[in-house]
Amino acid sequence: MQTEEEILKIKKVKNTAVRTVVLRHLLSQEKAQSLKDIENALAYTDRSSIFRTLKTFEENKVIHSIEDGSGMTKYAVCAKGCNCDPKDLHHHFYCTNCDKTFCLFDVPIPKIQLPENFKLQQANMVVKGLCDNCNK
Amino acid sequence: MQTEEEILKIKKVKNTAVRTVVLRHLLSQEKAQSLKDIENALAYTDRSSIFRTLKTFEENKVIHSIEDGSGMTKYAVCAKGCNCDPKDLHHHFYCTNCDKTFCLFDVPIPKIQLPENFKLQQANMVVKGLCDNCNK
DNA sequence: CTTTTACTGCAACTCGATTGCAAAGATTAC
DNA sequence: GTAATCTTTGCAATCGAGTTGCAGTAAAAG
Repeated sequence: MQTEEEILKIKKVKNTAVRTVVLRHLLSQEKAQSLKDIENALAYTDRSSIFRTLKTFEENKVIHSIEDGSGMTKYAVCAKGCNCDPKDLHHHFYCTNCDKTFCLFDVPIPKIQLPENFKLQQANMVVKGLCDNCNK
Repeated sequence: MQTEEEILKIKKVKNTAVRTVVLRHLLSQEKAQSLKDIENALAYTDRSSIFRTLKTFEENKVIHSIEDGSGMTKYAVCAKGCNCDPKDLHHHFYCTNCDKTFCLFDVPIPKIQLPENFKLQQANMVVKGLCDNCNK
């Protein structure tokens, strides 16, 4: 496991206090985190600082963003070797009743054939419906 | 081609002035429309009336909503026989540079195998990147 | 015709995301 | 080492899509 400092060094992002705690929090969580999640976890760090930190991380491929159907963009640390390609990701299921998000590891990511000269940056499938608990 | 009145009758939605013009506008457009698009097109109809009309239409399967990566929910009239199933839909490509959305008719919708007792309501894949014009 | 229910328009509000600005901190030039 | 410059941070304010409360109007039911 790499430390926050090592990751930032590799990704050529200057280390600062805010960046360290944001990255540490993301690393410590199993699930992708929204800006609000991070804000709540880091009570003494300003929202806009976290926001700008996330943008910086994303630009430098320290993290990638996910739209999981909840309406809030979520962020997760890129795995080693992650190119933020669709193949590196998985889909999400959002329960419209209880607002929980589930990771769908079993649904294959389709091959995406884009028109000529289009460049793929990210792909994201959100499936919505009712989870087992709400589907009664 | 069905008239607005016929569609509303079939879907058992009471016909009103606002509903007619909103549906007429949606039918007249090639691309899915956002609330804002509709608001701009119908200068004298209130935003919240359009909003509630869209909700009513969606509940009664007159239209379905689409998340195309632009950040705004878009709406399109259901085709005849549309069950709003994933198979009835297509994916979208959102250009992060020029903010245009393209329909991806050629990308197959994957079979979605949900966990036991989960109920699918909608599925939506958004692909982001650069369109041919911006990828230079 | 009267009562009840549904629809509409306006204004206000929510909430996530984003920005302007000034202060603080870090880096570079001299 | 100190001044000038650039970057990061915190605060407050703003944006914009979506949503709601409320009162007036229109339509349906009795």
